[in-house]
Amino acid sequence: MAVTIRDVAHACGVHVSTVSRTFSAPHMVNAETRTRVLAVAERLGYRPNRAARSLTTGRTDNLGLIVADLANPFFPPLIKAAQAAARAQDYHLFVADTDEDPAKEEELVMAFSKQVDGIVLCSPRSSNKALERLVETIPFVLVNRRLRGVTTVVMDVARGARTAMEHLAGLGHRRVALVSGPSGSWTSGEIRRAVTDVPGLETVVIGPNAPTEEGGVAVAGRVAAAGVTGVLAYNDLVAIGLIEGLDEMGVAVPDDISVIGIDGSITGRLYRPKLTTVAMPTADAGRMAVDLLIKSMSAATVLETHLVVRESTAPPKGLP
Amino acid sequence: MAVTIRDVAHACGVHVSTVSRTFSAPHMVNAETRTRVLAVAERLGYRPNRAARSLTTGRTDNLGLIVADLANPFFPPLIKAAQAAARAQDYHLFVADTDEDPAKEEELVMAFSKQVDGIVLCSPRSSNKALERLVETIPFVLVNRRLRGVTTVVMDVARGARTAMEHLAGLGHRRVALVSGPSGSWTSGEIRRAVTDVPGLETVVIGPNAPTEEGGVAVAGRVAAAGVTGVLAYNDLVAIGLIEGLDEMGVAVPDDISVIGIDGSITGRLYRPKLTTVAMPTADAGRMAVDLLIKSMSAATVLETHLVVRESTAPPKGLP
DNA sequence: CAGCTCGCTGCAACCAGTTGCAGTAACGAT
DNA sequence: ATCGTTACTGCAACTGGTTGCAGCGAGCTG
Repeated sequence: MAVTIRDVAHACGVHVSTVSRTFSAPHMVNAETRTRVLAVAERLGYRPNRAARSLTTGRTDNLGLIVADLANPFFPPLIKAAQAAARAQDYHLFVADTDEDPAKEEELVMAFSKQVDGIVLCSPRSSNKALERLVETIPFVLVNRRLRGVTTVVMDVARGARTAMEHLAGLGHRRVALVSGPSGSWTSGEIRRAVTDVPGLETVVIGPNAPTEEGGVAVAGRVAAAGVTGVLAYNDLVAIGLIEGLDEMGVAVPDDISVIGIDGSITGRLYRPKLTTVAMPTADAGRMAVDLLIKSMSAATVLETHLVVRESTAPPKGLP
Repeated sequence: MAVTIRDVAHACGVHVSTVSRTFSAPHMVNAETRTRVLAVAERLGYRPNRAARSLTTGRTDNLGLIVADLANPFFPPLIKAAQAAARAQDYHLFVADTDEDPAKEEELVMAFSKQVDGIVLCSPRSSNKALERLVETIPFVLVNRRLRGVTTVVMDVARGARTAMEHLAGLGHRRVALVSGPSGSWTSGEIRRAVTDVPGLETVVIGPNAPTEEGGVAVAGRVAAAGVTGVLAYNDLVAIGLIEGLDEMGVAVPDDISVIGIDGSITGRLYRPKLTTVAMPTADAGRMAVDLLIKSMSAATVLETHLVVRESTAPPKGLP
């Protein structure tokens, strides 16, 4: 068995509570005792057992981050920023991937729920109803999904999408397509609502569609057949897949059809053609989500009191 | 407070141990009792506390996966395969990222060590000495690093690198460069050893160098100045960074200098030029690492016995 | 009918820490 | 000398499950 707090206590001739305090409340124990305990702990190779600690304290000092697809280049910068933010506040971040499957989303939240203090769920695919159930079990921050009463970080994709469409209109396009995302995606709905009534532009919606490169390739035929001269794709990955698919069909981009992506995750300078896109501040989103999560967890502990002056107090007698 | 096993037991009129067993050893409890307990547990919203469970059992049913850089496209396929393999055997996989920092590697192993049953460490940057200390604390599988007495999954990058160099020689190149990886990388050493004595080829080594796109851009000047006509880069990311950097200097690839990458992670069909590379079976590596880890954890528990027939047994008397 | 096994359930110890409370010694103030 | 305070340390209960052991009826065997 591993070396426990009792082994250390015994080897030091002190009580377990003293050892416990040298680690969790160092100021409460005599400096001399503390150094002795630390020395013995070091010598014995003692490591606090986090399971036992979290059993009594109810805290784990871990956070969970759930994303739809690790292989989508949109996520890594977000994850890295979130991890840095967590570490800056002495939390560890565990990452998991749902493979775009709402069922796994729920399963992962359940699996996480007892081993982390809070969860950041990015681009959820579950229904609002399912999410409402989940968010009750543990502190939650959603990214790219708006939900009543839940802390969220959303990017103003609607504005960006509309600007993109206006850009197409400005170039002289009159009939364009929107390749929408997976059906559970809030972002996809936002985009769709935002681009349906751009002046001077007729928009056909193609989808729902898988938010991957393959999804883009697969949808190329329908785009080519739609009689459009411009396309706004759900994300960059779909956009480049679409360009590949069109290319294979002999349709040139941008000569025959213009393509715009969303999210700015494809940064490679060697891509041809260089992708026009709606950039998103993904790293900021990751960092803010974690900061908000940590803030929301501690917020509940500090409730302010205030003095209510009624009629039971007065200046002492004898004063003017 | 959350609903505990005791609440369920009380509401059912059974003892806590019965409730415990309905979850962890269902076959030991009467079918009728079991359904009653499950119904009440469902109604009360009971969720087993994993911290408490792991305290007694010593198991967590979690595995940890540590990678150097999530944003390197080499890793996501490996991670996803590992996650699938873990889930197939009822484990959850937690992922963390070290930012290429050996110190964080050690820190993460420590943080993980009490919350997971085993760790897969990919492309470690720590020294062998540091790793030897770490692997003693918990079941371990290393990917892309060979270490005495530790289960490892390595890809035969040496062979691939040599083949790549022979390819350059075959094209008529006589003086080439190797852009090596970060100093802690085992793979980088393997590559270097493998390519120093290719017949008919003079090889200059440039590096150590950051294994990122920026690292590739940054090294372009030294490559251009080395008087070589071909380059083998530590990985695909460095290769494309290098091509970008050369491009900015007016050096054309492959017209002026040929570039080969390693790992095959850059799959985009739109890259120009399409990158010649040494492909690696990353998904297989992820899957196998997890399978080996799980096997190594259970191996110690099942030791076979066998009958040794000596002289203390014989057929009963009276038989022919 | 005694003696058995068998299936199920309860009892209580145990995992490795944390923490409220009480006790003690040293010290300064009255 | 007495009292109160301060700084530390020990005691023991507690967290939420798991599990070896014992008890207890029911059914089976001889």
